[in-house]
Amino acid sequence: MQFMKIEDEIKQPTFQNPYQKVYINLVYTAGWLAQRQAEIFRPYGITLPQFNILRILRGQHPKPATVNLLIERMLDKTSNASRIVDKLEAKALVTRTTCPSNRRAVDIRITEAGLALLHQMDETALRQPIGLQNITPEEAAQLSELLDKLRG
Amino acid sequence: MQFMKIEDEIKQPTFQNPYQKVYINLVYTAGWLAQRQAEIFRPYGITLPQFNILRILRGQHPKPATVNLLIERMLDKTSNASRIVDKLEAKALVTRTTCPSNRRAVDIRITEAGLALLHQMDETALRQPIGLQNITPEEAAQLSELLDKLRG
DNA sequence: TGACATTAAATGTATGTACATATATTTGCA
DNA sequence: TGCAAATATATGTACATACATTTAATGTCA
Repeated sequence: MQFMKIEDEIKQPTFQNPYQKVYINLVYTAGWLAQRQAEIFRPYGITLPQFNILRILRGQHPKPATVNLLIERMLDKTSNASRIVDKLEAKALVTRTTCPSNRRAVDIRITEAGLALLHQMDETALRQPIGLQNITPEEAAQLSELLDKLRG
Repeated sequence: MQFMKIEDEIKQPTFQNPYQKVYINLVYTAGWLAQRQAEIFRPYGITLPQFNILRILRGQHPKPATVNLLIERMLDKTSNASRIVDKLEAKALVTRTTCPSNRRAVDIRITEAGLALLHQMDETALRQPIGLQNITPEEAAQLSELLDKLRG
């Protein structure tokens, strides 16, 4: 076996049952992926949540998006989109203007600089796989199926 | 099919390839598990990282542990054990004393209150599965294997 | 021995999550 | 019409991660 089993990674030789093991394995693997992801993003000065919001805004472009729309489309729906937009605005990657037809809402738009950054990332960072080159497409599909089933 | 596929959960009908899909599925599922975990822990006033450190300290008890040992044993090795110990100390669940044989190091010990809390959680919160009742033990083992393989 | 590197832990700063609350605007209905 | 409920966003607080820097103690070796 050429890869590190979870027992070795966390130096815990046994688990009470396969459920406890897969739980720890999932948490560990997600953290492992997040760390690799962060490394790829670091040179570009944005984080994964910021990238995800930029991608949604590019999808809407040139139409604006509201915070509500961002929350709907985000992976983690409970996160705080408003403050992530703060960061993107500070870097001039997005603009915020009051929505004319509903002054409670805010129109958020990706700027040219934001589009250029995404384009640059498309060409470089996102070309490389995120660390999933060790499994076959079939195994990836099987893994997805098991995860879906796990969540009920 | 009685469960929600990831496509439905995040309302994205298609993915570029099974790798992108399994990546998003992993991140999503780990977040889903973390949220369920947090709900179970909330009544006890501690978080998952705090719980993990308490468990390590119980494993050492009555011997002390140093911050270094905690970092080694923790799931996420880059996290900040020192500050998590701060929180546990504030709740009087652990004590900190300078290590007599190496005054750079700090001896951290679980208190009686800490042991009592863990014992109470053993009897209640940890009896219930964390949300993994939807897969069989065999599927759990298969999932663990795929995750190990994914990390290379 | 004494300067310098190493080690152990703590701290500073930026970012993000989770949850509650605040503020402003709009909607709905008595 | 006017007032309460709902909506859209922002803000406050606690906690955690990530990474760099600081402080103190210990090792090392010329």
